[in-house]
Amino acid sequence: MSDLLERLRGRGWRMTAQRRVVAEVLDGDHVHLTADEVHARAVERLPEISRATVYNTLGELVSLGEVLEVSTDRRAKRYDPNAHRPHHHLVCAGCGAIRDVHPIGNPLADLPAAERFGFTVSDVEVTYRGLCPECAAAA
Amino acid sequence: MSDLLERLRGRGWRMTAQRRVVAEVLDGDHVHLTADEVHARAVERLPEISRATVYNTLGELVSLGEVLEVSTDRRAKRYDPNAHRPHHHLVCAGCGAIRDVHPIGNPLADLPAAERFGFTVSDVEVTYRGLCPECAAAA
DNA sequence: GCTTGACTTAGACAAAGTCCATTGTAGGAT
DNA sequence: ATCCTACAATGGACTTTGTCTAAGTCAAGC
Repeated sequence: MSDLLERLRGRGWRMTAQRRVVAEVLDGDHVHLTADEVHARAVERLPEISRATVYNTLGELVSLGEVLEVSTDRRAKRYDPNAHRPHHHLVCAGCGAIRDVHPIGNPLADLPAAERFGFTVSDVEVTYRGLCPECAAAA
Repeated sequence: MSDLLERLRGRGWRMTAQRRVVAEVLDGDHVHLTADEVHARAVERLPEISRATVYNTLGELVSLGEVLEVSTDRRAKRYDPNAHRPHHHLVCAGCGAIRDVHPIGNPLADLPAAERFGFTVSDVEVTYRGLCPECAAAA
């Protein structure tokens, strides 16, 4: 995590208390917080931080490639700090829990030229859906 | 399309002018309209139709499995009438154009048990991203 | 320890979607 | 053909998520 802060400083990022708190909140594995959740946790450490700053900072982290934007449902975007290891997502239809997953193979190679409509295809995003053990037991 | 209306009537759907217009607007291939676009086109045929009715009707069509909800960007949901042939989507990062595509293989089989975290995985959604010919030429 | 331009703030604003009380009507019953 | 009634439509208020702006604040270089 301090790696991240160092890297950002090296790129000319001005280090402020607000930015540090947002970066710290996003630390960890299988972390997929919404902007408002990030804000709520940031407020615990820095009560006067504003929503706009959280949105701005998240946007910057995404632009810098340090955080990924994920939208698994049609609600709020989620922010995934695991940006340096490519992965996809597995989402529980019941409770919304999200896990990072690593399928085998390369889905990009599975799209035949005839199905590309002349597009330059550069990226693919895979979302698996199902029920987590808890929600499956409750159903 | 009249197939669709027949099928819905058979399931006890009360047929109204509003529902008919919404279903008609959604007819075709590679159709991926937002709720507001559906509303705009419905208004051309039935000026007094309300936004709430369009939302309600789209929601019902989705519940009945006749239409798919697609969220390729973080903007509005899009509605895809091509619900009976499984497919994925190819989206232009420039202009937002969407095409239905059919990759080879079955991505569901590509998720090892060890990567399922005990989930019952039932569905997978694949979104390819790139540039359409027009946007690639403009870039 | 100044200065300055980048950063933060609060609140207004916007887009997408939901909710609800009221009004209207499709389709079966008579 | 007309009547009834449960289901559907309406419009407007409300919510959620996110963006924008003008004014104030502060990190970092000198």
